[in-house]
This record gives sequence, structure tokens and C-alpha cells, in this order.
Amino acid sequence: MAWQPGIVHPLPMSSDLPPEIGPADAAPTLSAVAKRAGVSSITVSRVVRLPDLVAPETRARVERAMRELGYVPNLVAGALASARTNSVGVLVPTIANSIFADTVQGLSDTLEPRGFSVILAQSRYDAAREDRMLAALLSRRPEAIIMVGSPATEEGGRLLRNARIPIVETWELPPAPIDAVAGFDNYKAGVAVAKHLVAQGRKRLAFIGGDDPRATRRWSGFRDEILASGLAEPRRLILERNATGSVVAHARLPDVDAVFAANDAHAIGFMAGLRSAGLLRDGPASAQPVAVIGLGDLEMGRLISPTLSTISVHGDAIGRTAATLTLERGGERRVDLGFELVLRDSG
Amino acid sequence: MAWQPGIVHPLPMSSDLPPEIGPADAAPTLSAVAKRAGVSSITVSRVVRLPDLVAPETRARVERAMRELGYVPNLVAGALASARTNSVGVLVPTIANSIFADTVQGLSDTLEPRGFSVILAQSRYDAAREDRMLAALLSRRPEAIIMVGSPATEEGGRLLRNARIPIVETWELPPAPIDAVAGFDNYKAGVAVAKHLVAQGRKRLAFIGGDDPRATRRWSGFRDEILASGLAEPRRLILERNATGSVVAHARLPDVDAVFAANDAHAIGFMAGLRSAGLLRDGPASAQPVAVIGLGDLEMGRLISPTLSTISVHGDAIGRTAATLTLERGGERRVDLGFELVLRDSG
DNA sequence: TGACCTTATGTTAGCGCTAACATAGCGTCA
DNA sequence: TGACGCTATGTTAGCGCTAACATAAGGTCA
Repeated sequence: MAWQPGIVHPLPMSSDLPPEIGPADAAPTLSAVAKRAGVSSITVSRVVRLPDLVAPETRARVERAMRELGYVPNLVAGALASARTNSVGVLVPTIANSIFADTVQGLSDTLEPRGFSVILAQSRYDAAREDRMLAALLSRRPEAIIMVGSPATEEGGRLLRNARIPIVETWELPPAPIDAVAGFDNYKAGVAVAKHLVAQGRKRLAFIGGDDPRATRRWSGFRDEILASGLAEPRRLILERNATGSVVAHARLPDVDAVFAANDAHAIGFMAGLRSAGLLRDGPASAQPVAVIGLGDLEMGRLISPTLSTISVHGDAIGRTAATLTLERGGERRVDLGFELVLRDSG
Repeated sequence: MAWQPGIVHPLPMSSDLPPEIGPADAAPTLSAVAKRAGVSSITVSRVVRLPDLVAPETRARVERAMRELGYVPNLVAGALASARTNSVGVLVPTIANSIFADTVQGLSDTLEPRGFSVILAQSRYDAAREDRMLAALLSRRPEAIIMVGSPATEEGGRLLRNARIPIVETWELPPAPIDAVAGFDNYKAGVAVAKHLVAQGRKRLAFIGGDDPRATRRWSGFRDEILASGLAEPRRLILERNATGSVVAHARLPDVDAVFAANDAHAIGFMAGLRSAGLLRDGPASAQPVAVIGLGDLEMGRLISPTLSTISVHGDAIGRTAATLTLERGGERRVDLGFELVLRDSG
């Protein structure tokens, strides 16, 4: 059984500075506890990990010694000896102001109670940095890697495949995944938005957002569907990653009547631009001179006016599912969590 | 010198499945590389960590062997041997939809380039869980702990003090910190908001938000200043942590004319409630029947209408400063990053 | 020329734990 | 009664690295 911090820790300590046994500054070790309790160190190890194997009186004696010394198990040593680190590497493009925060939250809510730690790394949408972060993560020998998207380089893929641990790619459904997948079909999301806007009678459509692989898949679905319905090729505006850039995007798309933003932040920024251009109404979608659809379903979107229509994508469920996929081998390794087009007042 | 993943990794590998030397599934070790390169393992270790100490030709031979075997250093073993994990434990209440995400971002942007990994844990505003997470973090022997706020229990404080590593408390300025601090004065933030609203002529004020220590400090400053200026005791409404709860908050504060929300999400939620009650104007603060001030300065606040007045708190600077405080001993251990009252249209 | 650097590499021991395999004591049961 | 199983505890070896201390070869300098 995995080490369960919840069961064993924290032990209340008897004093701020434990009575010294060995050198003043060294943290007490298993064998210091063992000596004090008059048992062998393996017995202490069992009290920490497998308390049921130890007789109640022995256990009490050991626990008392741990308390008195302020013993904190050294999982670094434990991991080396057992070849289990009870940690999971998590790689996201970014965590701030971002839809991925929900996924990290879902992840750690699932992993932490089971005694797994999350080692977090950010690629900042930079392929070289992603490779470095993957290598750094792997050298800590995590039990699994969960990442947003797929590795950007061949090298990253090799690194992951050679690690021979569960790898979960998320927020996408790659055709040839390394191992497991928890995501949704970004292409279909683009199609769904296009279908909706075309059905609404919109004619001059545009896509705004980043040019990362997921945004590009959304764009592809969006464009293909629009072309298939006989309309002119939509425009695509590639923006910086902060929403503020999208405020001025409208000036560069003078006559559009519908915009699909790669995420809610961009959508809200774009709406701010529309507002100052006098092109935003508090009324329903049909009253909007320019329809706006986002992606992510931020809570904010429901609170602003007009309320934001968006593709809702269950970021926390992606995280929880990814965590489950790392813990349970076997079973379905490709989970499509889908998405929903949530129609509100913006488009 | 600390191990620098950026310098050494990743090594391009020559094939997907390295030619086997030992047992099929075991990851190659230092000594496997050493054998293949015809050197001792310490030389390989030096190529990884201190390449300048190795002659160029030897280094090339070792690097070739590493590439051929797909060697990934085992930092778990390295950490045990060197007593340096090159990791930092980070404890936040929550990461999703949250102002703390900026701090985590700032943190890891500073730590990752220096070869430190971030071990992330969430307390979910739960004292028992916080203690468990602290114990779990400490058992991984991080080089330092960075946390939002101060430990909620005596036990947590003991754990941290006994760890004898740098501890950085953030988002607050505790009077008796464990070690270092990077934050701002939440009490003064409350005072600043109260002063502003009173000067604006508001009479019936309220505070909405959580009841965590930082929100409570803001409330204290807010209330004290309002009482000091001779107005009636403000009301305090304790809300769930999601913004949606604050939408209906207005019904419970029927005749307020100014509200300070403990964070921007609550502020925006409250404004949504005002909007449906017909109490929100697109005009300037003076036109608002009910003034609303948030805290956090989310990008969103600038994009919505009316734009949100708020206390801006430099979450990323807090993170960067905290990271610096863990890396550099000595110097000032208490950094007040301050805050700014940013006045826009909401109040 | 030999004492003394400097550079490049190696040897040894051990970090703090756990896996795997003893061992010892006891009760059970035919 | 002794073979057997069960429970509680111990012994041994080693996980994969690095610190600390050799060692060897060549260069420098009075």
C-alpha cells in the first residue's frame, strides 16, 4: 500500500526543540527513533507505513519516540529504497489566469488524499522549455506524467516513451497518444461553434486566440465547417496570451459579425473592445451586432453583461480523470470528456 | 553549484529503445553509462553536474554513452547522497479561479530556471488538511517552504520551525513570522477602501467574502476605519468561495450603498446581482447607487462594464519575492510589496 | 631537481530507508 | 507431540547517487 500521509501525519510533537540525541542540527532518522524505542529500525518503518503489522504496545512505544524526537519520515530515502516516489509530474503551459488551473486543482484533489505529491512545471508554450521541464520532471522519477497536450518535439515524446510510466495527455484527443488521454475534441468544438453561428445567420466570421496546437485544432474545425456551409473563409487573428490584447482586436476585424475566441478571457476582452465601439447590447444574442463565443466557461462569463456564450469543457473533470488514469492501469485509456456549447447572451 | 537541468538536459537520444545492457526494463544508471564509456561512475556524475572538471574528450565519450543509453539522471538518489533535493514546497489554499495562481506562476518562473522543482499542495482552507500537507511536503525534504498565510495550527508552526529550512509566509505580514515574509498589509487595505468610500459620501457599508485570516484582517481594517469616521458598524456577509454565491448577496444587504468584496470574483458576482436589481450603471463611480470595490485586480476587472475598482496586490511579485527569499539567505527577511487602490467605474 | 602546484580521474563509504528473507514464540489440531 | 500456520520482530543487503579523500601525470619554479 502507498504511504498515506493522512493516516500517519502529523504527529503532535512534545516540544519545539526535540531533546538532542545525535548532532545538534541533523534531523532524526528512523534508527534514532528505533534506538530510543528499543526496537529495530524496520519496526519503526512498519509503524509509519504498515502499522497493522506491529503489536499495539510496540507501536505505542515507537510513536512516543517519534513524537519526542519530532521525527519526520524521509521520503527521499524511502523512494530510493522502494523505487516508488509517490509523486506525479504535471506539466501545463501556464497556471496563472488560466483554464488549466481547474485541471491542476482536480488533479491534486484526487492525488493528494492518496499520498501522491504533485510536482508542477510550466512550459510557457515554449517547446525547448517543455523538453527541459520534462527531463527535469523525469529525473525526479515520478510515478506518472500528466501534461496538457502532447509533447511539442520528437525528443519530448522519446523522453516520455522511454520513461515507461503512465503518461496522460489532456485537453486533446491525439490520434496516436503515448499512453492515456483525458480530453475533448477541439476540432469538433470549432465545428460546433461554426454550425451555431452559421445557423444564426452570421456571415462574416473570425477566430481570435493563440496558435498553440489546441487553438489551432479549434480553428481548423471552425474554418472547415464554415467553408463547408458555403461561406467565405473566416479570418484568423493570432493574439498575445493576455486578454488585454484582444480588446483592440476589433479594430483589425472591422466588419465581422461573429467571433469565436479560443478562450473566455479573449472573448471577454474582445467584448470590451466591442463595447467601446458601441457594438455590444445587454439584450439576447439575436440583438448583438457581433456574436461572441468563448471557450472554457469561466465563472465570470455567467456574471458579466451580456452573459458569455461559450464552449464548456469540464477542466476539473479532465484533471480528476487524468489522475485516475495514472493510478489505475488497465481499462479504457482514452477518455473523451466532451464539451457543451452553452448559449447565453453574447452570441 | 546546483544541478542545472537547463544546461544538461535533455540529451537527444539515438533511438526509441536504447540497446539493452542490463535487465530489459531497468532504467540505465550512472554506472551503466560509466561502464559503456570506460570511466568510473564519479566521472559520469561530474559530466552531469560539473562538466568543467572533465576533459573534453572524456566528456564527449561519456555524453555519447548517455545518449546511446537514454540515460536520465536519478535525482532521488542524488538528493539522498547530497542532502539537497533542489525542490521547494508550495502550499496554497487553492489554485483554481484564484489570485494565488499568479503567485505560483511567479514562484515557479523564478525557481525553475535555477533547477528547483515546485511541489504543490492545496489546503483548501482546511487546517487539518494544511497540517497533513505540510507534513507530506516536509517528508520530501524540500529546500524551503513557501505558503500563503501562516500555519493555521500550533502544530503546523512547530513542524515548520523544526524543519530548519527557509519558510516564507506570503499574502500577509504576520507580526511574528516563522522566518521570511513577502506580502502586504491586509488591514491597511481594508482601511484604504473604507477611507475612500467614506470620502465618497457612502453611509451604509458592507463587507462580503470569506472568513479566512486574510479576509478577516481586511474586514478589521475596513470596520475600524468606518467606526473611526463616525459611521454605523458595517455589515459583514460571509460567503462561499465561489463568486456565484455573491450574486444573491445583495438580497441580504438590502439598503447598502457601498460594498468591499474580499476578492474580485466576489465583487464581480455582487455586481451581477446589482445589475439584475437595476442598481448598476455604466457610468462612473459617482453614478453608482452601490459602490463596489474588489481586491486582486484580475485582468477581467478592467474588461467588464462598469470597470471594477479594486485593491491591486501584485500576486506575481509576491511569488517572485518569495522565491528569492528562499534562495538567498541573509538580507531583509520581511518584504512588504504593498497594494494600490485602483479606482475605476464601480466605486 | 625536487617540492609544490594543477588537472583529470578514481576509490571508498555512506546518505536513510525498504525488500526480501530469516527467526522466534505461540496456539492449533489431528 | 510435532508439523504447521500465524504473528511479531529482526538481519542483511542494497537502492543510485555524491562527498571526501586519494592518486597519477604533467607543469612550474627557484
